[in-house]
Formats: sequence, C-alpha cells, structure tokens
Amino acid sequence: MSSMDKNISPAVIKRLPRYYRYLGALKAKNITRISSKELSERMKVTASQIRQDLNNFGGFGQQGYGYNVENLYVEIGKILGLDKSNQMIIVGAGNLGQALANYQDFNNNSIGFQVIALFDVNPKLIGITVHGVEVHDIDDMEEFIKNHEIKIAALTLPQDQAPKIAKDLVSWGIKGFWNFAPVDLTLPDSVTVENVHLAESLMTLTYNIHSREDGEGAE
Amino acid sequence: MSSMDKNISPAVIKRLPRYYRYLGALKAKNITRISSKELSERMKVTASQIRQDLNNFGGFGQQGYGYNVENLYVEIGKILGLDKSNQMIIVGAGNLGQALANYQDFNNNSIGFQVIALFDVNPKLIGITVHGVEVHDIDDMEEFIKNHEIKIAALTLPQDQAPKIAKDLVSWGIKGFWNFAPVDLTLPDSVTVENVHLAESLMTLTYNIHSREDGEGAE
DNA sequence: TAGATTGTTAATCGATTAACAATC
DNA sequence: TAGATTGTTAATCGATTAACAATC
Repeated sequence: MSSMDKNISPAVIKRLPRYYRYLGALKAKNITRISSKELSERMKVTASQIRQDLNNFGGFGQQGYGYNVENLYVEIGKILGLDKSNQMIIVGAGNLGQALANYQDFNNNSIGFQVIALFDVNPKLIGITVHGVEVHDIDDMEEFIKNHEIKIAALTLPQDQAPKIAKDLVSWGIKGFWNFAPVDLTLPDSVTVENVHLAESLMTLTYNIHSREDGEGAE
Repeated sequence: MSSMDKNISPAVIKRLPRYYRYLGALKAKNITRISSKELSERMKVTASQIRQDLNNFGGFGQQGYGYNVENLYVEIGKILGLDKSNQMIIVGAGNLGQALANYQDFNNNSIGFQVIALFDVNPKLIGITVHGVEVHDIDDMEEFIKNHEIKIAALTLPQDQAPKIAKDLVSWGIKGFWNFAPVDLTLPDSVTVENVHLAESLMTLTYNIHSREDGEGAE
C-alpha cells in the first residue's frame, strides 16, 4: 500500500544500494546537486538507466537542475527501508558470524542495522561477547526472537544445519534471511532470502582470471 | 586460445558455480546420471536454460541419456578454473580477513583454493597465525607476491585504503581481486574484480522484507 | 527568456524460453 | 527399433539505451 509497488524488477533493486553509496560519498564532499549525466559518468552507467531506475519510485529530480543530493540520498534510504529499525540476529557464532558482528560498515546506527544477539550450540562460545553483543544458547533463540520481535537473521552456520534452522526461524517470525550457508533455502513466499555464496563468488573470479589469460591474443 | 571463448555472457558464468554445487551434491548421493529436466526441477530453473548454458562450452550430454554427473562436475570445474592451483593472499587481517582465512568452504584442497598469507599494518596482528596461515607485515607484500607468483588477492581492508593498495598489487602481478571493501575499484581491463558488497546485499534484503509487508494485500 | 535536464515513450538489444529435428 | 533427451534454432520476453517533448 505505502509504496504502491508496481513490481520493480530485481535488477533495479540491486542497483539502488550502489546509488545510495555514491550519493553518500557526494554528500560527504558537500556536493549538493547532481545531474543524471554527471552521476552516470562517475558510476560508469548510462544516464538513461539512472533516470529510468529512479522514476520507478517517483520524480525525485527537477528539469533543468538535476537531483538534490541530500534529498535523493534520504529518499533512496527510505525505499531501501533504512529509515526503519533493522535489528537482526546472527545464527552461528563461528568466525564468519563474529566477523559480521564486528563489521562496522553496516553495523552502526547511521545506516540502521543493528546486531543484537548471536546464537550458537557451542558451550565454549555461549556467554562470550563480540563487539558488545552476547552469544546466546541456540535453545533460547525462540524466546529471544519473540520477545524482541526480530525480523532478520543472518545464517552463518554449517550447510547441513541451515535448512532445518531456517524453517524453525520462519515459524518464530523471521521474515528475511541473510544466508551465508552454501545451500538454497526453500521457504514460504512471504519470506525473503538474500544469499551470499562466497565460494561461488570466488569461482566466478577464477573463471574470469583464467579466461582472460587464455583470450589474451583475441581479436 | 584454449577455450576459444566466444564471449560467454556474465549471466551464464554466474550460474555455473551453482550447477557445480548441485552436481557435487548429486555425486555425494551416488547419482551417476541426470537429465536437464530433472536437474531443472531440483534447481528451479528451466531445462532449456541448463542446456543452453552448458552448450556454450560444449556438448557434455548425450541424447536419450542426459548428462553423466561425475563428468559434468569435472568439466564445469575445469571451466571455472578449479583444476588449476589458485593460491591467494588476504590483504587486511581484521575480523573479516581472518574469517575468510578460516572459512572451510573454499579453503581446502578439494576445490583448489588456498590462502597462503595474510597481510596487515597492525603490529599486534603481524606474526600471529590464523588457521595455520601467518599474518605478514604489509611492507613485505611485494616481495611475497613476486616470490610466490600470486595472482589472487582478497581485499578486506578499510574502504579508503583499498584503491591505492589495489593499484600497487596490480603492479606487482595480481590479476584478480576479491573485493570486500565498499568501493568500486578502477583498474586496467586485464584485471578482474569480483565485488562482495555486504552492506549492499543487506540493503536489498531489507528492501524486499519491507516491500512484502506493504504489498501484503496486493493481487 | 533561453538553457539545461528531467520524465517518459519508443527503439534496440540481450537473455530466456519454447519447439523440434538430430541422435543416442 | 522405439523412446528419451540432447543440441540448436526460432519466438518471446524483459531490460537497457536512445530520443525528445515537457518543464523548471
């Protein structure tokens, strides 16, 4: 209802955070206005694409002027849901889970994400504190989620455990998964899964490195 | 020359690791053959897409039979460059760098990736060992890369340092970057960059969570 | 006002899906 | 051989780019 989503394509959505990052950088440089043309040169995309993308959400610009940096930054933030509080838990307090808990890039109030608990089965980890956040017993997770009305869970646990725990988490109210386990989660349509498949990302890198080596003398 | 790359689209390349993962799982279940139709049902893509994708690289199947799982697994591994040794270094031995050094998913010989050194400026980190891999002084990086003929570097360092260090690394022989810094690296065309922008991935997650909430009653 | 730049429609391009002849 | 399933061409669909009238 609020944003009368006329089914925005995933390709557009994936580009929004990058616009947001560039606008943040412009803001930090005290640049107050920018045209789609100049932004397109900085970002190495077409000005057409920028205007098309933004116009999915409303007319943020002004003819003859361009876009107000501060305003556009705020608007894209709202579109992405960064104005809401986004508390999350991390399930699996191993190296990756702890790294995410420590990660300053998003884990600060200015962007609005906040890790409020880690969970693990390992008694050696339960009770320790990572970046001021406590590792809890995974058996206490249901109650914690319900008490704190958590909607987002990062999954940084072994592949074989991820599907079952994800299913439980959905029944306890989790609406979005940030999934680092190398497995595809099959969950109801009302639930969102954002995969970060690190091993797969690394494989596309090696593909590109090797294919460039081979194609050196290409036309 | 070797693979006479007829310019495979990035969309196809990004799907290959997922095929590889599914074939590995089939192999582990001792399934020896699979048709594009059955694989398409498991992976929730069209059989057409699977056949089109694979045929960019050669006729791996057999009419009336389907694909041999073991063979296809090996072939896709070769396409991705997993048969070659892929030694890499991690630049930035903070939480994320250490987590990657520890990450078992790719950091084992069976897939062919191997982290052989971490680098940092922090004297407190230099000399420690993470998952059997030593953290070196970043001043020793040039010599190390040249001695070991390293081609791949993971960048897990602060955003403001990434562009300069990436430039240096290129001059020392690095061909591919696995970039975790929230910045776009501008480098020569001969160099490959695979970005893992965690904060941006998390933002698309919140977008989807919130837009589903709003659109609940949509047709 | 004249100049600049948006918002938006139309044209192009590329990727996905469907269909089917080839063939194991 | 008959049945199954690929490899590949053709049709469709969606996303990107170009163009330009609207308008600040």
